[in-house]
Amino acid sequence: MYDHSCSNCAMSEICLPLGLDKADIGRLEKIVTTSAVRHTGDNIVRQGDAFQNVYAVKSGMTKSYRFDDAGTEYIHSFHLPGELFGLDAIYAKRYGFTVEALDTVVLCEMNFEELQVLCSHVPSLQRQVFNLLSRDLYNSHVNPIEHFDQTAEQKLSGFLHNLLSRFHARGHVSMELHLPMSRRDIANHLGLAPETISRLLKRFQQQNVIDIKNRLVTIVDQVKLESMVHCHALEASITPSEITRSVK
Amino acid sequence: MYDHSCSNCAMSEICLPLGLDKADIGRLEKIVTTSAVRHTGDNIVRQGDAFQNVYAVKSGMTKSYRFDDAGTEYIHSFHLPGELFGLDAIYAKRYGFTVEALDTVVLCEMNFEELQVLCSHVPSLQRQVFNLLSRDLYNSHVNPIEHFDQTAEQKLSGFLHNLLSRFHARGHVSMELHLPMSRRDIANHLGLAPETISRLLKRFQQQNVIDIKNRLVTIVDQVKLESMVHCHALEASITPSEITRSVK
DNA sequence: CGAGAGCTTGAGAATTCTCAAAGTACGTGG
DNA sequence: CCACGTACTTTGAGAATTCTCAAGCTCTCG
Repeated sequence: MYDHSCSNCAMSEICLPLGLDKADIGRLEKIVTTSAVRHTGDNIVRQGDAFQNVYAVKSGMTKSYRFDDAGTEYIHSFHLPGELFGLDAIYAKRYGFTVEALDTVVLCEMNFEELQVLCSHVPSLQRQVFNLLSRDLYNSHVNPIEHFDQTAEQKLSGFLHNLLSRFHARGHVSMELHLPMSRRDIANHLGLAPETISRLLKRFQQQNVIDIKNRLVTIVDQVKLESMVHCHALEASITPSEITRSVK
Repeated sequence: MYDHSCSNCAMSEICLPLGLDKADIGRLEKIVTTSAVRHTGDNIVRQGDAFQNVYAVKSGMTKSYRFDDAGTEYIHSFHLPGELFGLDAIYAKRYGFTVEALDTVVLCEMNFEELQVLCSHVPSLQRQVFNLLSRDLYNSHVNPIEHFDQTAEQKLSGFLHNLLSRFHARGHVSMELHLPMSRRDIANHLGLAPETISRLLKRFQQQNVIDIKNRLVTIVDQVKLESMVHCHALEASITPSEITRSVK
């Protein structure tokens, strides 16, 4: 399963990693509630609820989704250990997404109003919150781009590559990805049909890029996976349709 | 063309609309350079340049785009009068996108470092910057969703509807949209082929939803346009393929 | 007025979707 | 501990949308 070692660190290190002095860290820790545990299917926040807290995932995984005016569901993102959610609700004062635990999740919870007051007394904390907001903004500007790429192959390979990068960025080294969400969730998130996800995962396995055991995906050939994200690199090699044919 | 009336307001009203007292507004105005004018094709910032300023568009329109590692171009957004750009570069310390003037553009320019210092002395300004960051984050989480919707019709109708809303939000009342960008730009932005944009615009016109005169689009039936964004509403009416057939 | 970029239109090709059905995994209750 | 039901996943075949390529047209700007 997951590496739960980070549940031993001070939550301030997870939530707001920064060189604050001890007094400031103490003040910060006062406004942080640690060790909120949620289980599969639990809602952490709900779309439309009044905004109050910002959250960091300490272990486990969550998904955030919303229903638009026409009642269509959109799965916007999955949150991994070390990642924050809720910052997009500061302005609207309501959560725009329901965030649900996909497995057993440990959270750290911060009251944003108190955080904001603390920021106005601690300039380096203010800077850090600006940075966190900007980082999220940068990521949603640059990464969603992957999902436009074009082909379903690029979307799914980009998705797997992105998840692996994020795990590795948090110090994990394994090539195993446990995906607690359903194929339907992945499909919705990428704007594809669930059947397409099934077929692609199968093909990736046949191409020796990944290994699938239900919801456990092992990255076998990271280089090949990366080359699939930017399709140009595949020109000289076998095309998807050729693979399909040779398999038949 | 555009309504240039807002170039007469204090730039602080455009950039950071908020109830600051006069002294604070004076300090804010000191860090704002007004009336930077750029012309069609000029780059305002370039992808990879060191981050320094945050910008607000006072009149005209800009597009922001980036090239990924494989050299593929992605047009991320178009900025309308009253809108900000550059906030996503705070964390990375470099601009992630090149921002280019699509016509004659008047800008207001703020040094972010100075803004940040001022924020730590003026709590209400700090709040305002948090709000602006969060608003952008919310918009990129909620709106890009439109682009996943599914059909090309939904993407393009969503794009037109979104532009119209943003113009109206800034006090414009006209149903005319001057689109200074090329069909290719729109296509790239929506992840479609330029030919598809042509064909769809033509069909929208035949359905009496819009009127096209080169790059000037007039929204004829806003209600019908909105219903196209959420495709379900069209079930009872004519389907796209029926239209195409009847036209032939 | 002419050149070039941008736009439109057509026809065929390719990817992805939809619908349908069979297979598999997991949790509950006997 | 096993059986069953439900939800999830996989697989297949045909349908639909969108893309690609190609050619002609139009607008703009020098």
